Amino acid sequence: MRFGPILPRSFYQRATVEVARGLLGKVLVHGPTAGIVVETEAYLGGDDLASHSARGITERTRVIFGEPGHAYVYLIYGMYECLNIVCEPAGQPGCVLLRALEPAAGLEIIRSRRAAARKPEDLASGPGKLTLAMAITRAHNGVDMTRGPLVVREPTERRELEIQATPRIGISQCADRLLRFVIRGNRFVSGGIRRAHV
DNA sequence: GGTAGGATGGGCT
DNA sequence: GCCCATCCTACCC
Repeated sequence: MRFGPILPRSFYQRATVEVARGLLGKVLVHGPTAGIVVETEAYLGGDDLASHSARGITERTRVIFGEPGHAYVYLIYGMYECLNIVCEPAGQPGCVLLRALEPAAGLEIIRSRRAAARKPEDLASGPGKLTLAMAITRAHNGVDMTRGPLVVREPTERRELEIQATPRIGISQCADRLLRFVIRGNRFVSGGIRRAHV
Protein backbone atom coordinates (compact mmCIF):
# COMPACT_ATOMS: atom_id res chain seq x y z
CA MET A 1 0.00 0.00 0.00
CA ARG A 2 1.53 3.33 -1.03
CA PHE A 3 -0.69 6.07 0.40
CA GLY A 4 -0.27 9.74 -0.52
CA PRO A 5 2.60 12.23 -0.13
CA ILE A 6 4.60 12.64 3.09
CA LEU A 7 3.38 15.49 5.28
CA PRO A 8 5.93 18.33 4.88
CA ARG A 9 7.58 20.26 7.67
CA SER A 10 5.15 23.14 7.15
CA PHE A 11 2.36 20.85 8.34
CA TYR A 12 4.03 20.56 11.74
CA GLN A 13 5.29 24.15 11.97
CA ARG A 14 1.94 25.37 13.28
CA ALA A 15 0.05 25.68 16.57
CA THR A 16 0.14 22.30 18.35
CA VAL A 17 -3.65 22.03 18.63
CA GLU A 18 -4.01 22.55 14.88
CA VAL A 19 -1.52 19.77 14.21
CA ALA A 20 -3.19 17.43 16.74
CA ARG A 21 -6.51 17.86 14.95
CA GLY A 22 -4.94 17.76 11.50
CA LEU A 23 -3.19 14.44 12.10
CA LEU A 24 -6.51 12.61 12.53
CA GLY A 25 -7.16 10.57 9.39
CA LYS A 26 -3.51 10.74 8.25
CA VAL A 27 -1.42 7.56 7.93
CA LEU A 28 1.57 6.70 10.12
CA VAL A 29 3.95 4.54 8.08
CA HIS A 30 6.97 2.58 9.31
CA GLY A 31 8.42 0.13 6.82
CA PRO A 32 5.77 -2.44 5.81
CA THR A 33 3.34 -1.41 8.55
CA ALA A 34 0.91 1.51 8.57
CA GLY A 35 -2.12 2.77 10.45
CA ILE A 36 -4.65 5.57 10.26
CA VAL A 37 -4.28 8.03 13.15
CA VAL A 38 -7.55 8.03 15.10
CA GLU A 39 -6.53 9.61 18.44
CA THR A 40 -4.05 12.35 19.42
CA GLU A 41 -3.24 14.60 22.36
CA ALA A 42 -1.73 18.10 22.32
CA TYR A 43 1.02 18.95 24.82
CA LEU A 44 1.54 22.70 24.77
CA GLY A 45 4.16 25.15 25.94
CA GLY A 46 3.42 28.02 28.30
CA ASP A 47 1.19 27.14 31.23
CA ASP A 48 0.46 23.52 30.24
CA LEU A 49 1.99 21.83 33.29
CA ALA A 50 1.15 18.36 31.94
CA SER A 51 3.82 18.78 29.26
CA HIS A 52 7.31 17.39 29.73
CA SER A 53 8.54 20.72 28.34
CA ALA A 54 6.97 22.62 31.26
CA ARG A 55 10.18 22.24 33.33
CA GLY A 56 12.29 23.74 30.58
CA ILE A 57 15.06 22.37 28.38
CA THR A 58 16.75 19.25 29.74
CA GLU A 59 18.57 16.38 28.06
CA ARG A 60 15.23 14.61 27.61
CA THR A 61 13.09 17.56 26.49
CA ARG A 62 15.63 19.18 24.17
CA VAL A 63 13.97 17.73 21.05
CA ILE A 64 10.58 19.24 21.96
CA PHE A 65 12.14 22.71 21.65
CA GLY A 66 13.78 21.86 18.34
CA GLU A 67 12.75 21.72 14.71
CA PRO A 68 9.12 20.69 14.00
CA GLY A 69 8.44 17.35 12.32
CA HIS A 70 10.89 15.40 14.47
CA ALA A 71 9.97 12.45 16.72
CA TYR A 72 10.01 12.72 20.50
CA VAL A 73 9.98 9.18 21.93
CA TYR A 74 10.24 8.56 25.65
CA LEU A 75 9.99 5.68 28.11
CA ILE A 76 6.88 5.58 30.29
CA TYR A 77 6.40 3.53 33.46
CA GLY A 78 9.74 1.83 32.85
CA MET A 79 8.26 -0.43 30.20
CA TYR A 80 6.54 1.27 27.31
CA GLU A 81 7.41 3.95 24.81
CA CYS A 82 5.31 6.85 23.54
CA LEU A 83 5.63 8.57 20.15
CA ASN A 84 5.15 12.32 19.81
CA ILE A 85 5.75 14.64 16.86
CA VAL A 86 7.28 18.06 17.55
CA CYS A 87 5.23 21.11 16.50
CA GLU A 88 5.55 24.93 16.48
CA PRO A 89 8.48 26.85 14.99
CA ALA A 90 11.94 25.86 16.28
CA GLY A 91 12.58 27.33 19.71
CA GLN A 92 8.97 27.00 20.86
CA PRO A 93 7.88 23.85 22.72
CA GLY A 94 4.86 21.78 21.71
CA CYS A 95 4.22 18.24 20.56
CA VAL A 96 1.44 15.84 19.64
CA LEU A 97 1.17 12.40 21.27
CA LEU A 98 -0.07 9.73 18.88
CA ARG A 99 -2.39 7.55 20.97
CA ALA A 100 -4.19 5.13 18.65
CA LEU A 101 -4.19 3.76 15.12
CA GLU A 102 -6.54 1.83 12.89
CA PRO A 103 -4.19 -0.72 11.26
CA ALA A 104 -4.01 -0.17 7.50
CA ALA A 105 -1.05 -2.19 6.19
CA GLY A 106 1.16 -5.05 7.36
CA LEU A 107 -1.61 -6.49 9.51
CA GLU A 108 0.09 -9.87 9.97
CA ILE A 109 3.31 -8.22 11.15
CA ILE A 110 1.38 -6.00 13.54
CA ARG A 111 -0.47 -9.01 14.92
CA SER A 112 2.80 -10.84 15.55
CA ARG A 113 4.11 -7.82 17.49
CA ARG A 114 0.94 -7.67 19.56
CA ALA A 115 0.31 -11.23 20.72
CA ALA A 116 -1.68 -10.02 23.73
CA ALA A 117 -4.30 -8.34 21.54
CA ARG A 118 -7.51 -10.35 21.24
CA LYS A 119 -9.34 -8.11 18.80
CA PRO A 120 -8.23 -5.85 15.93
CA GLU A 121 -9.34 -2.87 18.04
CA ASP A 122 -6.73 -3.77 20.66
CA LEU A 123 -3.74 -3.78 18.29
CA ALA A 124 -2.86 -0.09 18.64
CA SER A 125 -5.52 1.42 20.94
CA GLY A 126 -3.16 3.27 23.30
CA PRO A 127 0.21 5.04 23.08
CA GLY A 128 2.23 2.05 24.33
CA LYS A 129 0.36 -0.40 22.13
CA LEU A 130 0.87 1.90 19.15
CA THR A 131 4.67 1.91 19.48
CA LEU A 132 4.71 -1.88 19.96
CA ALA A 133 2.50 -2.41 16.90
CA MET A 134 4.67 -0.13 14.75
CA ALA A 135 8.05 -1.20 16.19
CA ILE A 136 8.89 2.33 17.33
CA THR A 137 11.44 2.67 20.15
CA ARG A 138 13.61 5.29 21.82
CA ALA A 139 16.08 4.66 19.00
CA HIS A 140 13.69 6.85 16.97
CA ASN A 141 13.95 9.77 19.37
CA GLY A 142 14.91 12.87 17.39
CA VAL A 143 14.50 11.38 13.90
CA ASP A 144 13.16 13.60 11.13
CA MET A 145 9.64 12.42 10.28
CA THR A 146 9.52 14.37 7.03
CA ARG A 147 11.97 11.81 5.61
CA GLY A 148 11.57 8.01 5.86
CA PRO A 149 11.46 5.34 7.11
CA LEU A 150 9.14 6.70 9.83
CA VAL A 151 6.74 9.20 8.27
CA VAL A 152 3.14 10.38 8.16
CA ARG A 153 1.41 10.37 4.77
CA GLU A 154 -1.79 11.69 3.32
CA PRO A 155 -4.44 8.98 2.99
CA THR A 156 -5.30 7.87 -0.53
CA GLU A 157 -9.01 7.87 0.13
CA ARG A 158 -10.29 10.80 2.09
CA ARG A 159 -12.97 9.95 4.62
CA GLU A 160 -15.42 12.31 6.22
CA LEU A 161 -14.36 12.69 9.82
CA GLU A 162 -15.91 14.44 12.78
CA ILE A 163 -13.52 15.41 15.56
CA GLN A 164 -14.43 15.06 19.22
CA ALA A 165 -12.35 16.88 21.89
CA THR A 166 -12.03 15.40 25.40
CA PRO A 167 -9.73 15.72 28.44
CA ARG A 168 -6.33 14.02 28.11
CA ILE A 169 -5.82 10.53 29.54
CA GLY A 170 -3.61 9.68 32.52
CA ILE A 171 -2.59 13.18 33.62
CA SER A 172 -3.40 15.17 36.77
CA GLN A 173 -2.18 18.65 35.85
CA CYS A 174 -4.48 20.66 33.57
CA ALA A 175 -6.89 17.71 33.56
CA ASP A 176 -9.81 19.96 32.58
CA ARG A 177 -8.38 21.05 29.24
CA LEU A 178 -9.93 19.51 26.13
CA LEU A 179 -6.68 18.58 24.38
CA ARG A 180 -7.39 14.96 23.41
CA PHE A 181 -8.85 14.53 19.94
CA VAL A 182 -10.51 11.46 18.50
CA ILE A 183 -12.37 10.58 15.33
CA ARG A 184 -15.93 10.35 16.53
CA GLY A 185 -17.40 6.88 16.26
CA ASN A 186 -14.09 5.17 15.46
CA ARG A 187 -13.77 1.93 17.41
CA PHE A 188 -9.95 1.81 17.36
CA VAL A 189 -9.55 4.60 19.95
CA SER A 190 -8.02 3.87 23.37
CA GLY A 191 -10.43 2.71 26.04
CA GLY A 192 -12.91 1.71 23.37
CA ILE A 193 -15.66 3.76 21.88
CA ARG A 194 -17.26 4.57 25.24
CA ARG A 195 -14.33 6.62 26.50
CA ALA A 196 -14.33 8.55 23.26
CA HIS A 197 -17.52 10.28 24.32
CA VAL A 198 -16.41 11.77 27.65
C1' DG B 1 -19.47 -6.69 31.60
C1' DG B 2 -16.06 -4.62 35.15
C1' DT B 3 -11.71 -3.31 38.14
C1' DA B 4 -7.38 -3.92 41.24
C1' DG B 5 -2.71 -4.59 41.39
C1' DG B 6 1.85 -5.43 39.75
C1' DA B 7 5.68 -4.94 36.40
C1' DT B 8 9.71 -1.79 35.83
C1' DG B 9 13.26 2.15 35.06
C1' DG B 10 14.41 6.95 33.93
C1' DG B 11 13.90 11.80 35.21
C1' DC B 12 13.87 15.19 38.39
C1' DT B 13 13.31 17.25 43.41
C1' DG C 1 12.67 8.76 46.87
C1' DC C 2 8.71 9.78 44.36
C1' DC C 3 6.29 10.36 40.20
C1' DC C 4 4.82 9.03 36.26
C1' DA C 5 1.27 11.16 28.91
C1' DT C 6 0.73 2.46 30.44
C1' DC C 7 -0.55 -2.42 29.73
C1' DC C 8 -1.78 -7.00 31.03
C1' DT C 9 -3.53 -10.59 33.96
C1' DA C 10 -6.40 -12.34 37.32
C1' DC C 11 -10.44 -12.29 39.30
C1' DC C 12 -15.25 -10.82 40.13
C1' DC C 13 -19.77 -10.08 38.82
